[in-house]
Amino acid sequence: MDLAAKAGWYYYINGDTQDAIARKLQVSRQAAQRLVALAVSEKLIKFRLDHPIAECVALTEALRDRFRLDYADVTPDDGPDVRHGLGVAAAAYLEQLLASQAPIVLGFGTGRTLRAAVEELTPINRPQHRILSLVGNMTGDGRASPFDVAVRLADRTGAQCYPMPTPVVAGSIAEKELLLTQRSVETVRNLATQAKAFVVGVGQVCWNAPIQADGFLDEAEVGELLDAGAVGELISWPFDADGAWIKSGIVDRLMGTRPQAPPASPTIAVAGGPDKTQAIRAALHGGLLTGLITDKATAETLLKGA
Amino acid sequence: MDLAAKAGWYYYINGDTQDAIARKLQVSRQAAQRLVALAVSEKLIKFRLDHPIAECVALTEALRDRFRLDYADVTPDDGPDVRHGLGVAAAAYLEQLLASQAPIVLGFGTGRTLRAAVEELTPINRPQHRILSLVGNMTGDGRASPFDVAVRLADRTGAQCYPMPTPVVAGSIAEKELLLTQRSVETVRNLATQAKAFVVGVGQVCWNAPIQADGFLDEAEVGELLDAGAVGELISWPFDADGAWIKSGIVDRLMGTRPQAPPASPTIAVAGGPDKTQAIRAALHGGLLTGLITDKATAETLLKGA
DNA sequence: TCAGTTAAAGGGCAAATGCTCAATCACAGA
DNA sequence: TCTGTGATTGAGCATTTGCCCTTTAACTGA
Repeated sequence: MDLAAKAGWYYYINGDTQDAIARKLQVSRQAAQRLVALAVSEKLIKFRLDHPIAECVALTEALRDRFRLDYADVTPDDGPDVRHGLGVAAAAYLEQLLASQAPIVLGFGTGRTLRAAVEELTPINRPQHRILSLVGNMTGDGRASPFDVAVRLADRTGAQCYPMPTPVVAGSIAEKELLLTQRSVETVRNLATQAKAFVVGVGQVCWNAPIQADGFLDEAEVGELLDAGAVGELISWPFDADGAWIKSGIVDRLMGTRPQAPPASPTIAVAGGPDKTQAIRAALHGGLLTGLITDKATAETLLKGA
Repeated sequence: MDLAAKAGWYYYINGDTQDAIARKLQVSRQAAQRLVALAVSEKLIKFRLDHPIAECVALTEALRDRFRLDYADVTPDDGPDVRHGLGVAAAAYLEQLLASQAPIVLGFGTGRTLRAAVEELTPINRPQHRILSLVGNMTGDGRASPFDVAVRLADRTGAQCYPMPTPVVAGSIAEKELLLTQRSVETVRNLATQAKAFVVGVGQVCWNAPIQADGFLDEAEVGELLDAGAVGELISWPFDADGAWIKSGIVDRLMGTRPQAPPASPTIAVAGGPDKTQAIRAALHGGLLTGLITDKATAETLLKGA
């Protein structure tokens, strides 16, 4: 034990190689290796990371484990504006994706958080990529959504943009059928199957949720979803507290393609804040996501309740 | 920097390979390696050994007995970089001092070893404490010493800092008198009498000793001290081989207050290495110290020769 | 705009490390 | 004394890590 402590000191504090330690301690190289390992496993030597990020990394790891995610990131939430912090983190992730020289297809949801992420992007020229809207970007009355992400992102990167120039939800099944015959709608829905990744928000479904306030759904429609047990939505597709897709008249009129569960392509959600916690938890439970970028407080709540 | 902290966390605390870290952080394997190295070199990640090593404990006891010390610590250090090991041990001691909730006054010397100790310190917020420079922290030509410890320590702890904004040694007695009338100099000298502890280095006095190389003394001054029998210095005050203060023209121009012998407050020296052994031995003989943090090799030499 | 300079990224390789496994050793019980 | 049991050791090998060096990107000043 004494030897192990010494070996630990030499290795971690003095910076010796295990070979050098073996010589100093007059043991074989392998024995030195075992001693160093022992010092660590017996906690004779302690590692400390003195950095505010340490806690976030721990949460990141916990999220990844608990919800079997491929990618996770937790932002330290200092400051009142959660969305800004998330935006920066999401922008960093997006930059990774966009850095690819080979042409890729990326699908995007909508929302304020994603919009913030795009605003944080450092300008980069990537005309080879294709950016898709996964959600209709018109409100019911024909206005373009101010939170459409694909157009803005394509604008900033010079990428080719494939918006979905329809409402989120068609007025009727007949209207949906009609819209589906449009060349542009067909194209974007086809391209979605080739997407390298989907970057989406998570919306809560409740009275006066953004999806209603922004005019994508009216009061009756929100009521219908709530009656069916919806707690959240992913690129407009509503799900219940277990993350199972809701069956309802509305979903038959949704213009986007439904995400697969489990996802066929990496599906990264950018979402945080107390209002969204329940929806995020449900989406995670349902295995609808492969990645999550969230803030520290939300991560803690997700892990506590789960 | 954030990334480096994350990498350090994953590598040392989570035990991931650099490959796994690269995947999690979405960077190349080499980049992950650099990040881990950076986390270590920037001291984001710290190592602490929590185990008394028998051999060193014996030396510690022997030192304490032989030189009537209140505190002693011996590091197992054996490599070329004695300073780093001493720094870790000294940092552990400092953390203990700083942990005090009650406001305390701490006096500090200068030097590379102490500086290393401060760099090893875990950030801790202690605005209630007061940190003093016991030595002028300007070189002769008005530059700030890069090895000033008080400022850096106060910076890391949020403590109130009282530097001594003068050269180590005034150009003349008249200049010293003038400087002593400065409010800041007066304050720091007064506070020194209330110090809970002094943490100091031990400097050797010889040709090209740090005290000369760093521009605190010129060649003529070093010569004068050597002629007077100086072998070492404690917060700039030179002493001979028996640890008795040197009388010389220079000492009348020193800006710091002379340490009392025996010390009125706990006076802990952090020093080691073959070059300094003679100076340390002299300081111990003269009873100038109440504590010593040194390395194994130095401790052995001190005990053998004494 | 473009050449010159500097920093960063990645390929590749040698050194360091971790791990498996067969050989050896210590020891208890017949 | 012999033998079985289990722990310990070090050889050998696969993986991981550190580092050099070339390539690439970014930036600066004319």
